[in-house]
Amino acid sequence: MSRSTRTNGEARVFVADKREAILRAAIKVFAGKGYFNSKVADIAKEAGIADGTVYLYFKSKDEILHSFFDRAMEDFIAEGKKQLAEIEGAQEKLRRIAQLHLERLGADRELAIVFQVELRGSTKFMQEFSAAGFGEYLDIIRETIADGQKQGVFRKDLKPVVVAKILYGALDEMVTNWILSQKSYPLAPMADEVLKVFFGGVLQK
Amino acid sequence: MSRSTRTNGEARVFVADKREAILRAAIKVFAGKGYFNSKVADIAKEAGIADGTVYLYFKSKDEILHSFFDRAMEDFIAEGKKQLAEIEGAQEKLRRIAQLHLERLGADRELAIVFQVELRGSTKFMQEFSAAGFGEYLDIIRETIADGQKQGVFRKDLKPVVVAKILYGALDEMVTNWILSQKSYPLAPMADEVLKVFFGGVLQK
DNA sequence: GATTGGTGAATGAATCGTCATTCATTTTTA
DNA sequence: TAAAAATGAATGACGATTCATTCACCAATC
Repeated sequence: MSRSTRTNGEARVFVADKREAILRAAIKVFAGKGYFNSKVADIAKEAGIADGTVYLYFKSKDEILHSFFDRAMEDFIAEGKKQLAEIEGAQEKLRRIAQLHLERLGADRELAIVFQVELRGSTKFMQEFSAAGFGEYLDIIRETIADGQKQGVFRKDLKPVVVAKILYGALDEMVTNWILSQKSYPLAPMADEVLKVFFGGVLQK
Repeated sequence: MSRSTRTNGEARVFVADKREAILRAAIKVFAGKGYFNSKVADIAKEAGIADGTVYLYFKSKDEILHSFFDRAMEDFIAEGKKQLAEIEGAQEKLRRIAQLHLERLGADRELAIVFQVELRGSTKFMQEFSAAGFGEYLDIIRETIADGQKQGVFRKDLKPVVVAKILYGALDEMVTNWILSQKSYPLAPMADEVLKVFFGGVLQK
C-alpha cells in the first residue's frame, strides 16, 4: 500500500495515523450504508489497505464503532467542560452548550450521521452508552439547570432532569433533521432558535 | 402449530390474525435484539410457526419491518387527526398531540423500542420515512403552531417549522429515555412537564 | 557500496459460520 | 379427495475473521 514508514522516528506517528485513517474511513462507510450493511472490506478499500490490515488495528468490526463513540464523546465532553469553566451564569452556560453541540456535529456531517443514526440503531449500544458518555452529558446540562434555579434565573417548578432532556431532545432533533435534509444549511445558528423557545416559551405574553 | 382455522367465516379472520401474530412476534424479537441481530427463525419460533410460514405472509424480513412502520404510523396519524378535529384552540391541540404521542408509545414498550431504535437505525428507513409518515406528523404540529400564531396565542417571532421540531424532539427524547430506563414509570404524564417548558419557557419572570 | 538475514507490518485468498429464502413433501381443511 | 396451508430441511450467498505468505526496511557484515 501507500507509503508507510520512512525513518525510525516517523514510524510511530504513522501507526497512530493509520488507526486514525481506518476510523475515518469507517465513519465514511458507516455514514453511507449503515453499520450492518457495511463490510469490513468496504472500510479497508476506503482506507486504501488490505482487508486483513484492519485487524492489526482493531479487534473486530464492532470495536471500530466502539472506538469511534468513545473517542468522539470523550472529546466532546472534555471540550464542553473546558469552555463552560470560562463562563458565568447558568443561562450563558446553556447557550454555550447548545452552540457547541450544534457546531460540533454541524462541522462534520459524516460523523454526525454515524452519531445520530448508528448510536441509536442498537439498544445494546444505547444502554452501554447511556451509562457512560451520554449520561454524563445529560448530567452536565441538568446541573447547570439546577444551578440556574438556585441562582433564581430559572423557574423552580420544573424538574431539572426533565428540563435537561427537553433541551437535549430539541437539539438532537435539529441535528437529525439536518442530516436527513436534502438542502444544506448551517446547523449551528439553530441553537439560538432553540434557546428562544427554551428560555422564553412559545406563548404570547 | 396452533389452531388456525375452524369454519368458513373464521378462516379469513384468522388469516389476518396470523399476519398480525407474526408482526407482533417480530416486534417482540426486534425489540429484544434489534433488527439485524434477529433471525427470521426467531420470529417464527416466537409466533409458534415454521420458518417457511413467515414467507406466506411477508415477502421478506425487510417487509415485516416496513409493514410495521407503515401501519403504526398510519394508525397514529389517523387517531391524531380524529382527536384534533374535536378540539378548539392551538394550545389545547398541541397538548392533545403531546399526550397522544406519549400515551401511545407509553402503552406498548416493545412497539416503542422498535419505533425509537430501529426506525433511526437506518438512514435508508429514515429517508423514506421522512418523506412519508414522519413528515406528515411534523406538518400537523407545524400547522397547529402557525394557526396559534395567527390566533395570537403564540409568539410571532418564531419559525413554526423549528418550533415543531423542538416539540417533537423533546417528546421523542422522553420516549427514548423511558425505553432505556431501568426503572418503570408512566410515560404519559411527562407530556405536561414538557408543555410547561414549551409554552412558558424556563426563565423566571 | 553491496549483500544478507532478521523483524514486524501488510496482504488477500481461503475458511467457517451464519442466515434469508426456497420448495418438495406433509398436513389440514372443505 | 382436491385444494390450500404449513412445514422444515436444504440451498446458496454472503462476509467477518484468520493465517500462510510476501514485502519493506534496517543494520551488521563483507
